[in-house]
Amino acid sequence: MNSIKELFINKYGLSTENFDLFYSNITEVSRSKGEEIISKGEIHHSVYFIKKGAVRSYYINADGKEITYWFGFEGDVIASLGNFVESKPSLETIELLEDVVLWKIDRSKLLELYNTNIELANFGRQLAEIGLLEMEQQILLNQVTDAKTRYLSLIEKHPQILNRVKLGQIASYLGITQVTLSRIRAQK
Amino acid sequence: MNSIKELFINKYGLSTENFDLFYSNITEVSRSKGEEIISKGEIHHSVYFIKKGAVRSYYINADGKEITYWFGFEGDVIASLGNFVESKPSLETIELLEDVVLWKIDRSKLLELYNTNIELANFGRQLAEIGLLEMEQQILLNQVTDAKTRYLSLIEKHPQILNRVKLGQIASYLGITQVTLSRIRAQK
DNA sequence: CCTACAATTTAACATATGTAAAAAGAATCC
DNA sequence: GGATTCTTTTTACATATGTTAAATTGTAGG
Repeated sequence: MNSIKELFINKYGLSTENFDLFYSNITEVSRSKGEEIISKGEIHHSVYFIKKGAVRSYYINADGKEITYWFGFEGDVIASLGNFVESKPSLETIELLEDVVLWKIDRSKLLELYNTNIELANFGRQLAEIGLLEMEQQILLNQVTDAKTRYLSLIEKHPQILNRVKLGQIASYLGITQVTLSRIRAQK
Repeated sequence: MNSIKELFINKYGLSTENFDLFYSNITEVSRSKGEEIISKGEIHHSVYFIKKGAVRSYYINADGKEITYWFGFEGDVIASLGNFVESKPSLETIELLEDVVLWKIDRSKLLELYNTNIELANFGRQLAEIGLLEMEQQILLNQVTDAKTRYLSLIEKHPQILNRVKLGQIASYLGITQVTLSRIRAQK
């Protein structure tokens, strides 16, 4: 049926029963390439799971340039963390790189589930902990390795990324200019 | 009594009753400056909370250099995430920068509490979510701002850090050499 | 197939950062 | 308090990256 369902059940140890409870609060929505699912400066009341498609999260720096700092693909969670954790307006914008299918759930409904169902509370905990581990690895990677290595490891992790994401966005994700990325690509 | 206790109760909404349950599984331990609390390549079975003192987490890169990528102070959690989340040997070493007092709890005991007490499960969830938010902000900061701005924001966030941490470690945390950090410090 | 526009690469130059080594400044120990 | 060791700054030079602009390549629409 659904690869996210399997993911949730196998990776986070959800029982079928509690997956069904979770899923009964989900609305499946389709959105088109180019739309913004979360916008800077706003408060959002939903959390999303990517069923199909690719997204990016970007921040606008002091010079007005868009800095991409996250790519999301199938199975990933989309939320404005500042929104979700501290109820503050979003600093980031999340833009759809392709047509996507999302699972949408109300933030308040999700919190209600967390507070009433211990298995779902631990599902949410593991979701956050796995996110932590991934972010830590990204911080480490950014600090330990140079842009060329990070570029190679990015395309190794997401072989399709070159077809799905523009090089300028990849360059800002790597913390370099597009010119430097071109030089790296020309090397080997 | 204890500032961490207040932190746990106020920030994470723990009831006194469940804080006591949590605390009854804590062992308070003192360790000396220079010791390693978590060592690269090993499996660790404990999670720690810093009651007093400062620590750093570092990784050894391909050239054998220590790259500091996290500083921990009072109230922070110490765990090898790879250990905790995926039961893999630790990639990082966590070293004590000062004499510290820690709250120590067994990983298996903590998981047992999470799986039997819904309030503690949500405490753990929030612990991870707040960590996520902090890591996201660090990733953003690293990507959006230059080393000078990051240095200034680091000493603004932790005014005591210059007295507690060596400049070479701060430089590696900022992703620059100590020479460049000296140049930055000489500027203004 | 041609045109117009968007994305990517290349070039030339200025600037910032790294490297290695020396100098200066602090801290520690007897 | 003097010598030793560790930490930080400074210097000189090589290299890598940023900036701006032009050239090239790729893509979509008629």
